[in-house]
Amino acid sequence: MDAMARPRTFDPNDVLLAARQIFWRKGYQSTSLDDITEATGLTKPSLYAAFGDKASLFLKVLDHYHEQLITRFERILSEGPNARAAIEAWAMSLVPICSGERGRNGCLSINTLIDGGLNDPAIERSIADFNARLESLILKRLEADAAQFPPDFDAVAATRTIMAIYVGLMTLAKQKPSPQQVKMVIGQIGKLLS
Amino acid sequence: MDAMARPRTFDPNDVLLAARQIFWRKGYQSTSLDDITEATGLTKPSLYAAFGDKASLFLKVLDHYHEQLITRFERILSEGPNARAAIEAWAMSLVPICSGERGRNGCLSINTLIDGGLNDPAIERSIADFNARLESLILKRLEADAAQFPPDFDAVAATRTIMAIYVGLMTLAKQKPSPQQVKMVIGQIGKLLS
DNA sequence: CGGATTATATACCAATCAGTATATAACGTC
DNA sequence: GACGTTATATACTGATTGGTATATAATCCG
Repeated sequence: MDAMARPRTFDPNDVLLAARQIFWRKGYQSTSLDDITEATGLTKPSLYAAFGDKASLFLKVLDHYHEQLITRFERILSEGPNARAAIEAWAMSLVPICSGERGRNGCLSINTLIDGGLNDPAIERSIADFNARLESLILKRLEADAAQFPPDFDAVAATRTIMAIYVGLMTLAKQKPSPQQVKMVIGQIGKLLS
Repeated sequence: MDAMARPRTFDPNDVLLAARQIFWRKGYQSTSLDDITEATGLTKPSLYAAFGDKASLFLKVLDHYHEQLITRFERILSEGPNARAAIEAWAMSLVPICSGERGRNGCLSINTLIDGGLNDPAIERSIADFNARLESLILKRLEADAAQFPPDFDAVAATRTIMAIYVGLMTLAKQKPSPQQVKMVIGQIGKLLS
């Protein structure tokens, strides 16, 4: 084997998490590389060597975020006695992140979708994939319990409406609604499932 | 009277509309003053003399946008034989702007709400006011026709859910859904009104 | 311990940004 | 037509941006 090199002094996972917080709070455009070096403790050359340029780093942060979120959603949506309970539990799990002070940053994925300055196709694809996966999770759960719904129940329409409510809640989170206000909306989802 | 000065060669309304298009497409952060001077034909000193700095100009653009939107919404929501029909007509009027190519830019107000780089209190207040006015329009229309709903109907919860769907549709518009997909969601609003 | 290799640190660069200083042009009034 | 006033045009500034060139430090293998 050839001579070994100096090892890196940071955990890439930690760096992605620290960068995520900055991007999440300030948005892609308003986050400077200096913000990131300050938050992560890395210098710019180290950042570039490990993660590429700013857009490439951001894509890694975003994919990392999507993976964590979809894993959690998949678990919650697979549990529970039936589709109605699972979807209700999933929606209720959103309350802490889309109300109060923690709601202030919204959802990194939706924030990125809306950012007019970003039109990187890879980023758009990452978000579209995430949305499609979440939508599929909900729809599959509804279809698995189809026997519990009337024969004219439109699972696709209900799923897409739930997606719209989800995105709406995550967006309105910026206005820091109270947990009760969010729960009020989530309580209405039941009306869609009949 | 004192001596009169050189008159301005532009219509402030036209400038606000031209600036709106740029801010709408690129977002506040990614829109440079050079973009605006190019789109409006004005030079930077003229812009500053007429509208103040970039943030001040943007606030004028945003207020102008809100005023146009709320006027249109108020008209549509006041028409129709009953609350259900009025809200359905209002929601259907959103289809062209949150589907297809025209949906790509989303809603200027929501885009601004989500923009992490903007934390101007005046801007946040403008958006919060607009949302409150829209919510009030929907709620008042529902309450005016209260007799048509069952006694346990929760008009506030329905209104907030419609708001979430509205914001969700305007946000998902960036992914250019088909008009049919949007109509499918709008069709589900009826389930909330019973 | 010496040398190959890769990470880190410092300093820097060209480009772009919002905003402005200075000069000039167009008006109405007298 | 000269004057006062305000709009426009040109050119510029200091600050910040993303990204990099160069130098140095830390590791493992032989």
